[in-house]
Amino acid sequence: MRNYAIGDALARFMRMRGYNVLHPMGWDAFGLPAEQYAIKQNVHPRVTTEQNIANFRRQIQMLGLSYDWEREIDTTDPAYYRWTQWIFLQLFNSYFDLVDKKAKPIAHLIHELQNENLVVGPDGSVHLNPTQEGLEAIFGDMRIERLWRELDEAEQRAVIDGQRLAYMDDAAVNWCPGLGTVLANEEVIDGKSEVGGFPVVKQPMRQWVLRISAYADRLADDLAELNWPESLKDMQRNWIGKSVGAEVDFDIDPASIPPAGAGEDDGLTVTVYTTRPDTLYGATYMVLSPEHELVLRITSPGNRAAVEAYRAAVATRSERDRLAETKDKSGVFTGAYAINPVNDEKIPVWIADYVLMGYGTGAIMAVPAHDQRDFDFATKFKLPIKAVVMPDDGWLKSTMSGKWKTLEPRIASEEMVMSVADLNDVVREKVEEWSAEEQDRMAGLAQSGDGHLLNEMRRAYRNHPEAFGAAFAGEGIAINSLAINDLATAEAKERMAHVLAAEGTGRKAVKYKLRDWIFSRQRYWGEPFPIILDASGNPLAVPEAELPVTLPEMADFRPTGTMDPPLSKAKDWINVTVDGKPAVRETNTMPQWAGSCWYYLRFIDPSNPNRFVDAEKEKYWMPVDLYVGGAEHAVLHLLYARFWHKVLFDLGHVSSPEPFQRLVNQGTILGEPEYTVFETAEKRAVSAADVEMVYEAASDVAEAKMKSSGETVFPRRVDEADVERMKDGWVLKADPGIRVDSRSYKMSKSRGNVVNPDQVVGEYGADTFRLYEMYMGPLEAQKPWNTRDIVGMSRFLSGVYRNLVGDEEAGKTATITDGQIPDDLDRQMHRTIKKVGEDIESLRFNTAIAELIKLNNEIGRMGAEVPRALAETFALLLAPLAPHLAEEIWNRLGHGESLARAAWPKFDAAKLVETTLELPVQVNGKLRGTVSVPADAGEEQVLEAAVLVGSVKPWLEGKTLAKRIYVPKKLVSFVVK
RNA sequence: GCAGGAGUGGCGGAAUUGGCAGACGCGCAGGACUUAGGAUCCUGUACCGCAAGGUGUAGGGGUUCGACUCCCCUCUCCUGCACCA
Repeated sequence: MRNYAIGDALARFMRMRGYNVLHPMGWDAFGLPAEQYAIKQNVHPRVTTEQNIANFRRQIQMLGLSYDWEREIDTTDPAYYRWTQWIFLQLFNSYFDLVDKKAKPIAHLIHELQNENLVVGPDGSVHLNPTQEGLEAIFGDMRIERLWRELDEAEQRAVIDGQRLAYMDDAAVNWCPGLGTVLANEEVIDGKSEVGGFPVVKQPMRQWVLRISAYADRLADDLAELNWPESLKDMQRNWIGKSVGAEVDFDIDPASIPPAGAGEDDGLTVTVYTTRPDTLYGATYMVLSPEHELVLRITSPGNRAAVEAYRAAVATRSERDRLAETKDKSGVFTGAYAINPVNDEKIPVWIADYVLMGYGTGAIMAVPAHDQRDFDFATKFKLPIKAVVMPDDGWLKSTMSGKWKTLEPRIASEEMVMSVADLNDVVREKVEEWSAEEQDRMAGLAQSGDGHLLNEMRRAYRNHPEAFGAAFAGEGIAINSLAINDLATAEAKERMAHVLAAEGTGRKAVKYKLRDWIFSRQRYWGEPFPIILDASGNPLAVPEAELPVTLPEMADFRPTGTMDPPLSKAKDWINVTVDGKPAVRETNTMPQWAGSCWYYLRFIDPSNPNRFVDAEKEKYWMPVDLYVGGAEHAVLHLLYARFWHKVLFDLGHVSSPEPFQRLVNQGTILGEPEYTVFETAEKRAVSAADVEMVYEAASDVAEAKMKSSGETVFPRRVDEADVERMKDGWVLKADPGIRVDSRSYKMSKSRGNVVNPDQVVGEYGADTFRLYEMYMGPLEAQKPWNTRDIVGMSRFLSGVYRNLVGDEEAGKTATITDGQIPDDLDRQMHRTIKKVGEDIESLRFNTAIAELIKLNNEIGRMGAEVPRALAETFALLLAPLAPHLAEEIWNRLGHGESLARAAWPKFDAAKLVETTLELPVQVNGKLRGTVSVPADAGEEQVLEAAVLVGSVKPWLEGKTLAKRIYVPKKLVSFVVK
């Protein structure tokens, strides 16, 4: 509710300033939350959706929000989703041109293929025709690409369908049995569904997918120009996850793998992706993801059983279990060896679940000395660790110092002895014989930066990086790396890229974490796809003229319990005829986010039957000047909407490359603060200082345990009256030794701390409610609700009413005069006009309200008569924040017209100037008094007056005046000795 | 673990080119009006101290005539990401 109050206040303010304001409201009502609710209520989602919209609309109107209801839209209305489907067809009918880096119509792609500017690769990918590039001489004989005319119809079709921005794919998807649908990566948090928290498993399935990854670069780069919170931009950049590195080809040693079978190739190559090609010489083993396609082919007979068992174990483990075990590495050796292209070293090939199939190439070169994960793995499986980057001195010192300090002499590792042997010139003792004091002494020595010892440490690192107990992942100077020795990391990367390119064994590569957007949902309550599948399962677009494809009415809309969508039961709806041949409709529906990807455009022109938005109107209003929304949409709605918008922009349907110019996050409102005491099973209270929350692996369940004993303790809520504040925390009044936990929790039904706006508005009125929400503090911050505080705003408003209208209970009417505003009050009024205007503009509503309260208090002090000019100005200033009361005052002042369109008051800069200044006077930085001087007094005049101030004088007597400082119109400061 | 944000009275918060810390609201205390007050008005309210004065913006150090504000270290809380090679 808070964001609505904010948006409305700003909208009203801007209208009074003379702007055209588009301030609409709409309902994004398709999708899982709405459908889950309907299933729970056992009512058709259409019905529950309408009920919820009606209730929401009632609450919003109750608050007096100045929405333009003629622009109201509903994403579940066929007149709306007709255009959602239309935009889907735009995606379906376009592809991403890699040269121009933008979407273009698919017809253009076909044209380019027919003209043989483009050719088709063996995997169906599309490339520039090398013969057009004058490379025929080189590639002519061994051309692996094919020309368009060399493909049969089915192949042509597959190539085109594979290039669309909306395409069908068989990839492994996030199947959520609890919801009976597939989810997008963005909808899965910690291996569970964002909606409902159900487990999610990976499952191959044929799905509609949107090629958002093609836009990864532009989605990341264009963030720079947007006026959004940095944290939100970071979240999007992080999600897009761009990384620059290199791909390196490792040949598999043919002698180490089973001989090739029929139709199999002997010369196998595994390509790995790395961001640190400069560490290639330090690769001591290779790891493939367990799902990697070559795993079974390269596994030797002796290792087969172990490999298969491991693969099976990984496959059955849920995403969540896998995440829970990031500390403890697991994996098995395949028996195969790969050949490092830079030094022809043979390194063992392992499989391990810490390498994910979904990122990079699903295979890594492990450099244990310079990657902590590889280091952990190598340590566990006793694989070699080779240093190829020399760390900075600080790292060497603190790592070695830390290592020595925490050493337990009896179980000191072999490596440690070796490293000490290396440092022998300095350290003669054996590690085993060190006492605790000696450990401390050695740790201090390591930290001291002794030049000789430092040299020894460098030597030790070069030969025994494992002895330092941790990987060095930072940048440094390349060592033990023939081609790039002595180069700093950045240069070493460059140099290595050249070496690899020259050898043909590697190339620069850019990778993204962002995956394509899985767009099908096996649910009922969503937009049907405007797609028909022919007898071979090929997708055909429903002609634009036939849109919308309406959602069939179904009594049983529940998930089927299988992977078949509910729509598969609507037989009449499914079966259609195309060109006299039978075909079926796509039975998946679009996800929750589809409708909200473009609603801001429809608001501009909500009932246009001919276009999704009129082009002229779109140009006039877009982009959105201010978007007030929560950060929870950072990688969902806000990323998806930007993606759709960019596609529409590329295809020339909208005029701006970004939809939302300025965006602010409003903080959520938490429940009332709660106090919690922890007790043992025997109801003995323990201090919260001794309690920590322990999160069980693979679950969200937190248990409170005592730090000292490990005993489980239980929280119990205590009343505010039973606690008091001590110096460093809240304690029980009855037993001040017991600290209690004090915090506010998210509002939730289960916790029972939800505030019902209806009740608050019923008791205090809409204006008070709005004011309270805005007065709580900066809008970005999360704030606890505190019912006790509301009365302050209520008192303020009744004070305003008493001052400007009268006290009806006491039978007094305020007297409005035509007289002059007294000087003091006039100055205060102009100051308030200035401050309120500036504050609202920069969305600081809390301080704007504080300023109005001050002015009202002054008016109250003045007495019974209020000059009309002052009363009118006050009503206008109050109007954006508390519109109902402001309107009534305006009306009582004799205005027939609403003040919603009245002009915002202007302040007179001349009135702000003070004639006398009260300046603070400091002596040696301490405040000793104030001096009153005329505003136009010169420096010397002010300083002379300041010296004579009664409270200042004693501090100057008998001292030497060393310095006199006058900061104009701010303060006076004397330095004495 | 990594990244970002924050830490100011009993509570929500104000003050940022470095210049009177605690605006404004709540709460609390005292008083006025009142049959009554959970209405309204007035006064007070960071802490120690009778006072003079001293101390105070998470803790420690630094720069400065002067630091909530700038620099270094530490702690706590929030938010996001998390085996991303």
